Amino acid sequence: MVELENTFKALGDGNRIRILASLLSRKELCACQIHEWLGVSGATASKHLNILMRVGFIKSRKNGRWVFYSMNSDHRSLQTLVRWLKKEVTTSLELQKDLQGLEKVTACSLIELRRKQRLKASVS
Amino acid sequence: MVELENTFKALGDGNRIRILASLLSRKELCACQIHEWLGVSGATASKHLNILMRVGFIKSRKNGRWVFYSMNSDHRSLQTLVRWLKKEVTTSLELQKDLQGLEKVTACSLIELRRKQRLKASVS
DNA sequence: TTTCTATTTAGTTAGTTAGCTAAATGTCAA
DNA sequence: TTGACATTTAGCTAACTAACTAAATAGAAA
Repeated sequence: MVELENTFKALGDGNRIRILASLLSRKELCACQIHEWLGVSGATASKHLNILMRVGFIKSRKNGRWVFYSMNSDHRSLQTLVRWLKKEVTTSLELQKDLQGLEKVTACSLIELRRKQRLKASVS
Repeated sequence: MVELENTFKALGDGNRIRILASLLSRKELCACQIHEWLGVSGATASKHLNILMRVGFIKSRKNGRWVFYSMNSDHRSLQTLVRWLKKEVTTSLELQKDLQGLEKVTACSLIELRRKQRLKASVS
């Protein structure tokens, strides 16, 4: 029951729904891309990603310093829920418009993106 | 998106999951039965029931002073989610054991139940 | 080996929420 | 009409949580 509760709790946050929406529309995204697109700090994005990983919605892989996240299709009992969510995301004009922001985030290389983020962070 | 978020938030509480489990196993229950079975105050049960009603999971009908709650099958987009939840509830030994407590709560009349609740409240 | 870098973890804070008691509201019975 | 009663709403409080900054961790480059 705690597992069930935590599954729904994980989904009960707008930014975590957005993360899943982004990973349902792109095969894989880097932590820095997700944090950029979400518009929150890297630390906050990391926390959200961890919650979604612990519940089993997403998985990650490392490539050197880079961490990539994607949907986890291994957790069988969640797939119906994920399919339902995907349908809701697909039919939401608001979320579809939100996802357009991913174009810009994924248009440059990760190195370039991080360079811009570090620059922006030093200004504030 | 706020609607989606609120739907999951509504489910992100153990007692609200339990309420839905009880209404998935019994056609209809009275507010006082739910509050008795949940083991929380009437005020708290009422708040939880209101959240579930606002999101569309359940509906209510009044019979004099008595208020009865049941699953709401009118909200089409929630039905897949409810079916998934029902499956999770059915396969959870913990929740099935929890639901056994409904036998005792529904064994006596509503009037008898309320008489006992008022007696218990006056002792504390 | 040292420095740089991407990410995660720790700690803090303001906002949110589940629990309770008391009061309010609506319905019934005398 | 008044009093009893079932339920809901209001108000309070302790616990929880999303946001941030700073520190820690891990990996790469010089």
